[in-house]
Amino acid sequence: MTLRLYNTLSGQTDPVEPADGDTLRMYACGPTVYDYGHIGNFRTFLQVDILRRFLHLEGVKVRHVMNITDVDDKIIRNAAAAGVPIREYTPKFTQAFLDDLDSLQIERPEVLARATEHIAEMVTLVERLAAAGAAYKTEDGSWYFRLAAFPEYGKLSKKDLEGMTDGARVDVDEYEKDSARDFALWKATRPGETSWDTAIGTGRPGWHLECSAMAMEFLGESFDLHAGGEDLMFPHHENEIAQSEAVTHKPLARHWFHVRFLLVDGRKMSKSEGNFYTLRDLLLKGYKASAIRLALISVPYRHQLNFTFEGLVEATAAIDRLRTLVTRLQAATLADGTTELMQAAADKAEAGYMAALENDLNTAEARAPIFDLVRATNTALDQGAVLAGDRERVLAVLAKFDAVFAVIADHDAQPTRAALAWAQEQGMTDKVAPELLAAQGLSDEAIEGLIAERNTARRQRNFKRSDEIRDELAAKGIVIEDSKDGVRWKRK
RNA sequence: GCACCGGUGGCGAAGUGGCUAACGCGCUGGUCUGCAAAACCAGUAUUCGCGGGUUCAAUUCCCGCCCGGUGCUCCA
Repeated sequence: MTLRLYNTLSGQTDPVEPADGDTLRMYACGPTVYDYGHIGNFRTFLQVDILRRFLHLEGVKVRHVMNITDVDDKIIRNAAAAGVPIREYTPKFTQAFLDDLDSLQIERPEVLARATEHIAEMVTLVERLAAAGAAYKTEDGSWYFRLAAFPEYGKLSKKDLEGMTDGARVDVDEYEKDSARDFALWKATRPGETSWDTAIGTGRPGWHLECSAMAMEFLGESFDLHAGGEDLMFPHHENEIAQSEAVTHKPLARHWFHVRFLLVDGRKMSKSEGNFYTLRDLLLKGYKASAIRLALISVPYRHQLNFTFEGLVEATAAIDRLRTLVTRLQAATLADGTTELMQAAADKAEAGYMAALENDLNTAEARAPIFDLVRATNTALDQGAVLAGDRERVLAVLAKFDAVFAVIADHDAQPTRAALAWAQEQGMTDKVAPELLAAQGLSDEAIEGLIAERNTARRQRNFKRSDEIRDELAAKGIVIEDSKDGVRWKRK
């Protein structure tokens, strides 16, 4: 069995396999580092993470390249507003992006390519395009791509350029382009603006050029898969194809993977709507990184995802259910051996899970058999019908689930702590949920101490005192569960 | 305006031309518990936006309509 994914280019679901039979080469458009990433950005990066993690689970090696756009109009504007050169402005946001990836358990790509470190390759590409008659320079020193030189333009987004006449909403007034739809490869800069002196003149690269040049530099002229958000399909990816294929005459990527948009409360996220959230905003409201991850990956990539706070609460509860079972299994005292019932339940769950992901990464469908197994295991544990070999088998299936979903293993403390430290540094502790501050002030040792005191009180049947302690901890977001195997506690 | 996607229980969300329409959350009742929590059991859509058509049979295919979203411009 191999993974089958919807391919925007072919318009159908195609098998995804490395062309060289060994390593899948993929390029994913990364962030423009002009601000903190918002959850819409991370939905895309998370879905790409699901893809690469599932490929790994199936034993496929991956060479994943992601660009960091550290020069563009917005960066120049924001840096100017902050009164610093862009090379001093972008590192902070690049680091914030990488930290956010870690918080969400998103695996780092094999290659992170910063645009400003690959100007030479971009210049070479413009020269090759010019030699092929597909690029021209205008009087102000900018370079444009000549769409007329690439008749296949529009094959990815299935746009019919015949129907798109020059003019109307296209910015014809801009410069002396041959055709209004020709797009910028290289932008001439005004004095004082960030620029590079190169063989094709002084200026800076256009955004589309950057991805083409770096993708081919690291992955070759033709590679397996190109990923990005749906909004990038046109014009960004279409332009990448044009810029690359006009000189190589080979398909840039065989497979195009597009992640659909995230909506917030049914609308597009935007600052003016007041429904705009960064990862840090949510962490500071007290939501766990794992819950944010699960909420953003549980809807398959091909569907729009409607993000809500109810969804985060749901994800939190679902993760608790998974984690509680793992804890319960690990703590249980079990006799050796296996049972037919549990082994069959585990086999069925694993098969259903893998089949769902192989089918176009259907994460929603993949969850179902896992939760079926959770219920079956809990039921069997209640009846004392689980043996040690069953435990190993169930934990192995859950590990396979977590190899892709990455929400059971608990890494939630660090992102929350880091977000709090960041909020303090930025002087925005007023944005932090009060329970979060209270819980953070309570060390594990202090909690264990109170639980020990409560246990003593319970043994003496002093339930008034034991309930007092439980209430006190609950007010600080600490939940206590009494079980036959002892007292469990967790931070809510 | 043109194009594309979607409308499934209280919420989120799968899925299929015919099997009891997954799964998660929530809610109600029960078991367990000193009480809770966790866990389990039962209940919670006679029905899949509306109208028509094809078919022995449609939530699933076709047509029309209504509603929501997205793209066509910087954007994950």
